[in-house]
Amino acid sequence: MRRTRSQSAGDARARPPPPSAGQGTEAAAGGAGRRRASPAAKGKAPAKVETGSALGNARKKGRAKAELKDNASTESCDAGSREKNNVEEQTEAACNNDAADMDWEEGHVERNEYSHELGETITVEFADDVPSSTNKKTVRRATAEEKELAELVHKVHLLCLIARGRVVDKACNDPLIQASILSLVPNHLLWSVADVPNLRAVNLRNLVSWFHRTFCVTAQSTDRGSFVSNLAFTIQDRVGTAEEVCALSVALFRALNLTARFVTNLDVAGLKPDTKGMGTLNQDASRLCTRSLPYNSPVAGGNVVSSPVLVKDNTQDSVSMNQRRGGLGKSKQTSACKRSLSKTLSGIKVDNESSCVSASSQVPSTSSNAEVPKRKGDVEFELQLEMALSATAAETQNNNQATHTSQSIGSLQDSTPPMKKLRQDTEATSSSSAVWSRSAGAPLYWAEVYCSGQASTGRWVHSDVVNDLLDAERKVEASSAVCKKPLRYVVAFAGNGAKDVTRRYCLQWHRIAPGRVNPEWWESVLAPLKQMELAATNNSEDMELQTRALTEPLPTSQQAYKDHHLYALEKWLHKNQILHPKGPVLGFCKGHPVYPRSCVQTLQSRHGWLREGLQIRENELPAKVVTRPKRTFNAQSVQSNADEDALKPTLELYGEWQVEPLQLPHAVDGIVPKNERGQVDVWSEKCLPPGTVHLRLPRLFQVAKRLGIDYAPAMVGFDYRSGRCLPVFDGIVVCTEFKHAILEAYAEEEERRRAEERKQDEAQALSRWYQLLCSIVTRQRLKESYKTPSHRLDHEGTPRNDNIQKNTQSSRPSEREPNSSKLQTDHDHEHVHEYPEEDQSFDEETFVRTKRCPCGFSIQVEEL
DNA sequence: CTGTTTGATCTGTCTTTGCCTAGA
DNA sequence: ATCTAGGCTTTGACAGATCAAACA
Repeated sequence: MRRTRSQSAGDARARPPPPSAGQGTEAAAGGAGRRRASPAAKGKAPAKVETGSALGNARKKGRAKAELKDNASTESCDAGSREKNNVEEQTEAACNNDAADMDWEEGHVERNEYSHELGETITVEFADDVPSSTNKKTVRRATAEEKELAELVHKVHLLCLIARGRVVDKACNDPLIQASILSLVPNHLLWSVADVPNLRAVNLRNLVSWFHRTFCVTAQSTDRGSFVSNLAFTIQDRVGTAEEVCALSVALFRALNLTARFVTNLDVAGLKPDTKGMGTLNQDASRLCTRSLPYNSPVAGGNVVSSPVLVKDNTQDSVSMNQRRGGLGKSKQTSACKRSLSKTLSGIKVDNESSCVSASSQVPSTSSNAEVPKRKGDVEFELQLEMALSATAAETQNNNQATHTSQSIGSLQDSTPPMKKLRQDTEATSSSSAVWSRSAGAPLYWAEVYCSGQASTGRWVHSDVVNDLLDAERKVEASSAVCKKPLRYVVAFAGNGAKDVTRRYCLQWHRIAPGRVNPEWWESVLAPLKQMELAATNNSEDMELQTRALTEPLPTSQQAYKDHHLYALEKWLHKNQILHPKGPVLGFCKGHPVYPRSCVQTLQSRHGWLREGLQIRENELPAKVVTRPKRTFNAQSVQSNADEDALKPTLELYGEWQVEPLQLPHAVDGIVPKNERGQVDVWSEKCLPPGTVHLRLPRLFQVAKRLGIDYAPAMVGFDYRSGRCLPVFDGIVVCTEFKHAILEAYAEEEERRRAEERKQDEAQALSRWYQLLCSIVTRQRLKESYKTPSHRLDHEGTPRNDNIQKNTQSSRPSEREPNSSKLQTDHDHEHVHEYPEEDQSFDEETFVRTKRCPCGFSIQVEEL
């Protein structure tokens, strides 16, 4: 009966309550909204009803009233099934994914007395909301292990990307590549950059534009064996990835004797684990789509609108990405591609036509529709265009053809150079704050050229041939933000070395800081590379970068001041922090004064400073007093509520300016100063009383005791086991003058102890050898006794005491094989003395060897 | 669209000085 | 009888971090 009831309850928990359970139905109706679940309801449903002994152990998180009606249970279950189907329709995906690892909450049955007899009413009431799609959506948070893993992946990825950058940098130094790219450049473009000592950014303008017009950027990468080979093919085809085209620009600059670096925004895996699961897929899919959109989309903004550089779709890449991420995006994208193909093709036509029209109109105005903010329809159009291109590329799978297409489009657009040049020049030189189009993709690769004629002492000039941008470092951050690829690590490569130049491109450091790895690790990784980079460029911009780091503008949002590296708001100070001195005020944010971060001091308790070997100076008042959580007293002691506030324990905190080096009593006359427990608290070596030494050796106190030397056990900390706080002792503290004596005695004692141990070991070994030999003798004796012809074994007279047993199954061969010829002479049979190897088996666990005679007889021998 | 507030939930930190029993 | 080593047991409160949703 109990079993039956348990099953009913199980059914009830596996599906929403039946319609008869009014409360539950109401909850079902009300729980489907997208509103945040109430604290009581959130995560509490479905409730699990347990019976029998499990009831006692049920956790009391969920509450379920169980009144079970036996004759109604079938109906209830059917109704429940129907309702379950409804719910399943709504939350099919979630259910499918979560069914296996559903986190059932266990409830307890309030009504304990319920006999399960026929006719008794059994109703299940759920006090909680019914599972809905909203409630089932559990917010899974990353565990510490996942965080650690994500950090490791992040670090490894960083190292790989740095290695990649060095490969690219090395290829840029290849003489053949440099010569090849140089040979392509028209002579008249070289004049402007001939004067290297007085080079200015504007001198690079034409070169960058020419580069931008000449090379087509594709998202598709073809591996030709090595990066240098890739570059060679890029030169030949005039088509390459952004990385390759950018690398070629670096090679060209270097061929022209300019100091140039290959710069990349490392597109590294996140530092924090992604707990959104499928959300990532969508994000990435969208990112993938927008990234590979053509640059010359009609809605593309700013200075990229007329770019002849066509980004071809990376179909293979997309597919493989989608496959990796579960294939959902793939199927979705494919069907969408088919749907929109015809529309898109016409779109391309229109697009090209419009480009031509706009080009032929030759209006060098910047007030074109490119500046109009993107609308939803525009975004949709972009996506459709992208999908159509994907589909086309997938069908043809012909790189040459694609190249040809892109080139023809490129040449088509290249037919209007005067207009474009004019526009580009206008836009590049103007500091227009045009909104970066997401369709242009995040800038990931560019070059930096050192312009000696720029500024007073020269400076590095941003030069992006992919997007035809020059000296536009401020746009990088904005465009990266638009493309959801925020700057995190901008690294410049030169001379086989590397340098972090993120500061040059990042105005809002506090935004990217949380996504960057621990600075110490990063510095240590880059330290050797930085020197190589410095040697190659002979130029240190550290001052400039530091200046940028220290002159970050005040953020406008209060949130940004949380753990900001330069500024602080009093409201975001931690419990153990204080402003000291409280000033100067650098500005205001929403009425709150902004202080320099350097004014924020971290306070510690008296004990906290003690651990660092410091003590509070006399007459110092606590800088801050905070309430301290205290262990709950027993119920009787908390009777007077009036005194509660007065009794509330507090913690007095002191600042670094209030402490001084620890002054402990000196050891006098060989006596170690001890605390009231007769021990020395060794929080660190700084906490040792002067004139004493901490010896961390086991069993040392015995030696000290034997020698009559005063000592104190060294308490090094606490261990929490079995809910109790236990002191942990490690070694002893003795006066320094006894150190050598006690160590020598300890060495002697240890030697003596080891000798004793050795002696015991030898004795034990001897004993074991004796046992072994005895067993061998016994074995031999047994063997001899069975060897003698007079000692025959018959099937009835097995000498069990000698560990030899008859195999009962094979001991009656007459039953098994009555016609066996061998058995006819059974009574005359003498079992072979040397059992054939193939008829022996050995059980390694029991050390029992089983030997079988061809007649079927077997003996078991325990081997020692 | 961005920033702020609020609330929920999870994680990490802080707390800080046995008891009993077998065997020597 | 006394001493010693080792096994047993397995906190809990709170601040801060983080996230989502609502709202301005």
